[in-house]
Amino acid sequence: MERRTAQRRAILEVLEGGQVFLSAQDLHDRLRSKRRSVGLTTVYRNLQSLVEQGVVDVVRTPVGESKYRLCSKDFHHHHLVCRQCGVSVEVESPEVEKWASVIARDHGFSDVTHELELFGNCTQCEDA
Amino acid sequence: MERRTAQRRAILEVLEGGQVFLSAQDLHDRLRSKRRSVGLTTVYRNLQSLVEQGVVDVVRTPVGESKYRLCSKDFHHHHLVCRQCGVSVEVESPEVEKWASVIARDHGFSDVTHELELFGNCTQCEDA
DNA sequence: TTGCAAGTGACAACCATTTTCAATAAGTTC
DNA sequence: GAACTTATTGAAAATGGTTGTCACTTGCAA
Repeated sequence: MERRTAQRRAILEVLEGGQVFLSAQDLHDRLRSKRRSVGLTTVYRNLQSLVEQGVVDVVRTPVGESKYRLCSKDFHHHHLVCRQCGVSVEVESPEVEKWASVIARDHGFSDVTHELELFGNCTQCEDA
Repeated sequence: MERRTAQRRAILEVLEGGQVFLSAQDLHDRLRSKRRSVGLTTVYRNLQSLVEQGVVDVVRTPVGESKYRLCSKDFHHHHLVCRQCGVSVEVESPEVEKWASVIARDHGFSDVTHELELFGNCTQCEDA
């Protein structure tokens, strides 16, 4: 059963702040600086369940850490993420989806999924 | 300077075996079972330098581990990888590349790269 | 108010990868 | 070949993100 706890609320509150990808650690830090400290373990657990519920998106950065943000689109999409600050845009691409399924069929692979993320520097960070 | 060592040769020999993505650990195991044991650290170091040389491709699986294989194409491409056995096909997609650069420009992001991998089950594994 | 399962969090455990550093060996140079 | 320089190796320890453990707390239904 899903209970409404203070921690979960605090976490969601931070996530609602903006369309920025944050690592679990980032989130933990922000919570502490807002005097709403939540255990790191709890942060991880809640993020995980939010991901399962489809409320939060994850990307694995090239460095290998997971970053999270609320997702506004409830259908399949990808992200263009700023390498520096984490700001992101949700993007979609019917042509990529189509291409992927054709490739899958051509090679006889079944149950094919794909991971696609774009990384770059946003105008803000580029200027700085 | 690049020296030709027995270890490096042994590693390449295993990689030349097929178009299968192997983790550093997999490689280490295969070497040991062939009685050509190479330290795990050395495996990592060689894989890393092979990647830098563009001789080997890497994919990060959804689970978060890196897998390696020799690449035959020397230009930008992606992979369709079997989740079970690691067999893979190198694929390319001009349309995806084009799409990515348009998205990048539209949002004012610079120096945009993308990560795209397809995961599925190959016919072999599907039948088994 | 009570009971109890869901949730929390400090800490330990994991696990892939990297660093450290002393020992080894490739490829000169004499 | 012998001596030498320096890249390379590898065992062990360190790192760092993430997950497991378990006693304690708390939401909430009865």
